[in-house]
Amino acid sequence: MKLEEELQTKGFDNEHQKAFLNVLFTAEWLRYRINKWLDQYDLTHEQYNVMRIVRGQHPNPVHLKSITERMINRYCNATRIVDRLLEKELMTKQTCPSDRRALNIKLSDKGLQLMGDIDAHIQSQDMIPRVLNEDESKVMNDLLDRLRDAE
Amino acid sequence: MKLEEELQTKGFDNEHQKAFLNVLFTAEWLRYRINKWLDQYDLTHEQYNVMRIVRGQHPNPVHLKSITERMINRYCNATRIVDRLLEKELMTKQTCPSDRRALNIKLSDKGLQLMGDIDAHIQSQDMIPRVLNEDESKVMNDLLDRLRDAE
DNA sequence: GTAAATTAGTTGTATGTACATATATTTGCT
DNA sequence: AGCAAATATATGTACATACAACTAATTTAC
Repeated sequence: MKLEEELQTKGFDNEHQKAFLNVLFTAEWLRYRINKWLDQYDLTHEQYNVMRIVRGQHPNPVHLKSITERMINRYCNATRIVDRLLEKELMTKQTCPSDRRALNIKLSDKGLQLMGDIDAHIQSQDMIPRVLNEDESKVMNDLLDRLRDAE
Repeated sequence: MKLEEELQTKGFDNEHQKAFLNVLFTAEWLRYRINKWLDQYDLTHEQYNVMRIVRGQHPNPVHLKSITERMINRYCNATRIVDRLLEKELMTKQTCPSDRRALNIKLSDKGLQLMGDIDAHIQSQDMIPRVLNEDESKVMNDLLDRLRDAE
């Protein structure tokens, strides 16, 4: 559906103005869908994102610092998101022996298995349906990458 | 900058997978910029968005219900966002005489003037720089509109 | 004409976002 | 060695997001 209909507005002054509202709106739409899908695993999209970052280095530990650097939102509070994953025993934390300020974060066996389950499920049933083909996705990626080059 | 560099990952399996992370990431980037810009007016982007919706009907009042329907995020709590705008005296509220369940929301003189100031400022100094031209913006809008057609 | 269903809005709780400030540890300088 | 600056993380507060449960007013259905 066109954004004008979604937001019940009468139209936009120009495509540029529409584009940035469209990115915000589409992201909310996506985020909502992803959260809904992840509900069955009792994870939020940021928690899942952190799990993926940590698994990326498995079996090596990751410092909290580098989790922050790879998150979608840089102003998030990695401490608190990791806290919730620790409570669910999906991760383990340990003070880094070579730098006692830093924290070594790793997936627990439970966390590793959960990620495996999710992988299998995602492949059999796309979390985000493929309405755009690879070429179209590429065009969109290039435009989004450029949009962020402002300044 | 390409998303791979921003997130310090080694690449994505395909453009489709990259595309949805890209929309989420770009939206956070945009939202952050907009919030930063609006800081000078002591508004958040959702507060500004509600102000715009209410001004759209000025001088007619708007029901809280229709504010919710036009917001970027449908699960937001319009009550609380409007509450903050009422505290700042940028809006007025009144029980609707013809349906006492509903609330009539209007901009106050102060609110109207603030929006005027912001308009003037936005035109002289783009809140979001124009890196994409109108044709490119249109391509992106069409792709985003289609992306949301999933299901 | 009244009970049941619907609608509009409010309130509460958990999580996330944005940012300022605090604490502990390490590094660099002299 | 001694101390200032830098770094990694934690904590506190305000606002936003997600959703469930609640109150009050209005429609509808009989």
